[in-house]
Amino acid sequence: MRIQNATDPDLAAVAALIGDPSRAAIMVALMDGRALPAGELARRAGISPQTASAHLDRLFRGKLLAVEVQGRHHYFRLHDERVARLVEAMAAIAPPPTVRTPAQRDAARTLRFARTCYGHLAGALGVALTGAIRERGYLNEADAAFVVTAAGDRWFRNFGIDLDALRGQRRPLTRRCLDWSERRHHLAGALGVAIASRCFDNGWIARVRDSRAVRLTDRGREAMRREFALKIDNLSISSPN
Amino acid sequence: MRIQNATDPDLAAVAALIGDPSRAAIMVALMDGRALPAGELARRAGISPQTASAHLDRLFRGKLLAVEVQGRHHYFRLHDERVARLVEAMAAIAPPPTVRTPAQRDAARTLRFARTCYGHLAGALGVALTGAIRERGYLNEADAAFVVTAAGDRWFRNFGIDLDALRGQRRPLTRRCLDWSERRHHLAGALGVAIASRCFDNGWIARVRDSRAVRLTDRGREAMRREFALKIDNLSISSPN
DNA sequence: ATGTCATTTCGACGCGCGTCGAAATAATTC
DNA sequence: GAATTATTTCGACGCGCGTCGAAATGACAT
Repeated sequence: MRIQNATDPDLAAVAALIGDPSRAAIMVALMDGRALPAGELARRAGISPQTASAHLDRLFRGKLLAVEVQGRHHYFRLHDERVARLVEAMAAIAPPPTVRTPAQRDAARTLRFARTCYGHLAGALGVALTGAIRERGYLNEADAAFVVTAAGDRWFRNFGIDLDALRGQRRPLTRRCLDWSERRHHLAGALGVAIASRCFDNGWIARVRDSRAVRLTDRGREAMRREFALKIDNLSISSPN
Repeated sequence: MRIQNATDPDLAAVAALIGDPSRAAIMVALMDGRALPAGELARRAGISPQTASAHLDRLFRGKLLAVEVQGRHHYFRLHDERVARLVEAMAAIAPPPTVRTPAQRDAARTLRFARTCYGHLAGALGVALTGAIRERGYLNEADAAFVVTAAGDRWFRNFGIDLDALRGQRRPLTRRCLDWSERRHHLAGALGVAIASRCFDNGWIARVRDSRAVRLTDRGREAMRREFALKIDNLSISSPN
């Protein structure tokens, strides 16, 4: 059928935008919430700048991306949190990556270990950290949400997070995000972003260049053991239970 | 690019399935969680049975749909709750329906007023009912989730809902679902489905044939006023505040 | 058995769209 | 002003895929 039924939202319009492999690669590259210039996105998607330009224009007009022009650079990012959630939901049921080369295997491992997802920590480290925080009684999982406990309230403040400021934001303090590589939930929302920020500030984690992946620094490894009883060896994590 | 990067899930594979208007129409028709036969889905999507057959096969192999064969009928439904959430997330940012004919306008109104969404109530009625339940102190919105209060615990039991049985299920007791027509959250999850069921059983609401839409019966209108202080006139709802 | 109904398979058509080369525009640098 | 870099516009190519007609398969009824 050509014309849509006109009683329901036009799902196909949105889905078709992400349904092209090149555009999907662009969305994935922006999944961590940062803004990237058009040329960089072309490189990541493995297409020419002209082709990327056309794709970015369509994604922008479809309201999936926002653009910020700085001189001759055009920085694109996911339009809003609803788009991020759509990408999350899609990643949760999409076919897992199929490794082809040894280099890809390493890259995939690094990405599964730790990465950022719309500003918060994801991957094995994100899930483990969420688990450790829950184990220590700072966070409860009630129904389909994470709730900060009284003990958590004190601990997060001591960790340098201003919970009151976070609660004042429009976005929720906590959110569950389904981790596509671990197939379990990790902590997202304003608190998740604040925790990731503190980890960056403390020098516990650092971005891997040209990637959404994050690596644990030596100081970070030590901190994870000290603060959360997480023993991390290379890319494998073991917790006490 | 032809080959995917192989470090990330294959978003395009999933998105391309929903990216075709006919397949999107099929997904929308199944959005309420019921199972429909192939022929009916062809009719709803406005395509021939052969074409629908090909589409349904692709959606099935892509794990977006599940199929149940009963004699010569093939009943299709959304594969699981993750798919339902993907469709929800997509509907929340998809272009709203554009009305073309007077008949479509009526159908759109009916659908916006009340419908089922993976088993629970959605539309203006779903949002209003959720609001009323919160107003009466049976439900709290904490962080990004709904929590049943002690008063709610009593009231839901009195309403004929076995909360303990619902808590034992794998799916969450409560869930927020973003209503695409109201652009606000309504109550979903096991409790949301149970409430809708009670409303059907009580004869308060009834399905509109050949549609996901739901209409309020006379008894239902009376009950909404009596139980929830919701004054409903034709398709417009007014609450005390 | 025969006819009907639901669904699938096969084959062929046609168009939409992702692709890149070439060139234009625009901002930055020297 | 000239050279470099980032991005866009235009044009043309080619292939993937959604479409339906025709026919086959399979289940049910009488």
